[in-house]
Amino acid sequence: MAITGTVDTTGKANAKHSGARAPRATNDTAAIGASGGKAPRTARGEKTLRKILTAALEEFGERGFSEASIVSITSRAEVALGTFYTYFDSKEALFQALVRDMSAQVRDHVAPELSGEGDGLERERRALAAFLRFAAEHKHVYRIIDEAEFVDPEGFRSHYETTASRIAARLGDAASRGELRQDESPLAHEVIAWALMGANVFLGLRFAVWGHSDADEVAAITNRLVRDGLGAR
Amino acid sequence: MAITGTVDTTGKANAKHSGARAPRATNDTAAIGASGGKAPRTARGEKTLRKILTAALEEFGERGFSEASIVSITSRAEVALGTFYTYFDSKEALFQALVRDMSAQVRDHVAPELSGEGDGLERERRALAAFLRFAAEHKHVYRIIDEAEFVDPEGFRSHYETTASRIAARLGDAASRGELRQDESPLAHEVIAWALMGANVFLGLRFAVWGHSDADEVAAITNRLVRDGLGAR
DNA sequence: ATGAAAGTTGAACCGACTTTCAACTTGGTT
DNA sequence: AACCAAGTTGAAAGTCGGTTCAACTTTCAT
Repeated sequence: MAITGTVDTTGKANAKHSGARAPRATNDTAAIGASGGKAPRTARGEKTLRKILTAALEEFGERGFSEASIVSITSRAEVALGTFYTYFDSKEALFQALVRDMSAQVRDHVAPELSGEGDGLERERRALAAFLRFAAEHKHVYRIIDEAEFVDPEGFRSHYETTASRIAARLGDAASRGELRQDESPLAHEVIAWALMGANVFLGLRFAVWGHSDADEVAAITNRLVRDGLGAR
Repeated sequence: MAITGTVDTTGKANAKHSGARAPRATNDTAAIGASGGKAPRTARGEKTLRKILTAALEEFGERGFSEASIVSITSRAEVALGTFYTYFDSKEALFQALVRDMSAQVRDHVAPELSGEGDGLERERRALAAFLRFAAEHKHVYRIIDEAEFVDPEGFRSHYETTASRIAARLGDAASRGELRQDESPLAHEVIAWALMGANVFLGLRFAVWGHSDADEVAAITNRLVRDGLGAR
């Protein structure tokens, strides 16, 4: 069951008896808690942690990192101030946990569009549309990842580097299937991946977070640009 | 004479006797001080303000807004703590002033490439290369504009909205000259402008701020993408 | 049923930072 | 030479919020 529609902390996924777990999804609450010996060991604890995470997402999303306060977060979560420190070592640690989680959320939300019908570029079009819809519905996520540049640089960098790598890999696949024109330079795929990613992020900011344009229309225009370029004839 | 190679506070530009001034550049120190009655009225004051701005650029650039402290800024500038409040109402006001200035710096640095030889897309290529070189040399500027999203949202938004508008206008011009394929939708130019801007920003982050790739090579790859697209044949 | 482990509570501590201000210095003008 | 507006100084006030902790409650395995 997802928290506030965003923090996905499916309790059962990590229950004592569960055998298999998703390969690399870190959706369980236990994994979200501070890396120290801070993971909840009880159903009650897990519920509390989940409340704190939900509250934190709202608080950081609305007020930003430095304006946000632990008092306000615990108050939103309806737990005592001290309870916070049962699960996290510091305000920063909480933020980092949230960044990791948000990064996974974005990936998981967009991933389904990347398999299925159409050539590589068509799938990128659908992925962008999905991303824009996700951004419009979860503006908090956007703000948190952006602010990670200053609060959790490691997390920020890692989010974008892995995202870019995935895009580059998909481009490589599409190219090997002959769906793309050939790129000579070894730099090319990486440069293009970062260019596409940057475009997507800014489109999300402008047309999903700040304004509300039709995701499919924006994605279509962008895809035409990516596929055919702007050059005459 | 530019401060630290970035904050351009050419004193003489605003001297009492100067007649003409650049149309819309806000390069003079007087204009940078807090809007209140805080502008320096003396050569000595102007020098002090300049020292504070230089120090602030370094401090914010290295430590980020919340880590940065007025004590540290005034100490870098070698002035007393209280002197700061002769020129700015608050830490935020200082940051805002810096954001406005950095925004102008970026524009002024890239602008020259946007006139001159070549078609519209070729000029955009040169502009991107210039931007990448500027970003590599002034990483502080990057960080400050990025952090403005949280510290000075107005300034942030205004920076990117005006930048996007300029790009869109240039696209319109190029299209009217027949250099671009025609776009039907009224949304198209704005969407494309934001996509290009986002691409440029992320390329700057990755290949100028984080890494040091050859600006011309990165710009060339990107330009090929923008001109011809990725689609096969 | 019971005891130990896990979780909860919130008052108080603590350090850090912004901002103020009244005394002092500087330098240009008359 | 003396005046005064502009600028400078730094100690201290004031605020604010993160973090700690010892007492208390709940849960759950035995």
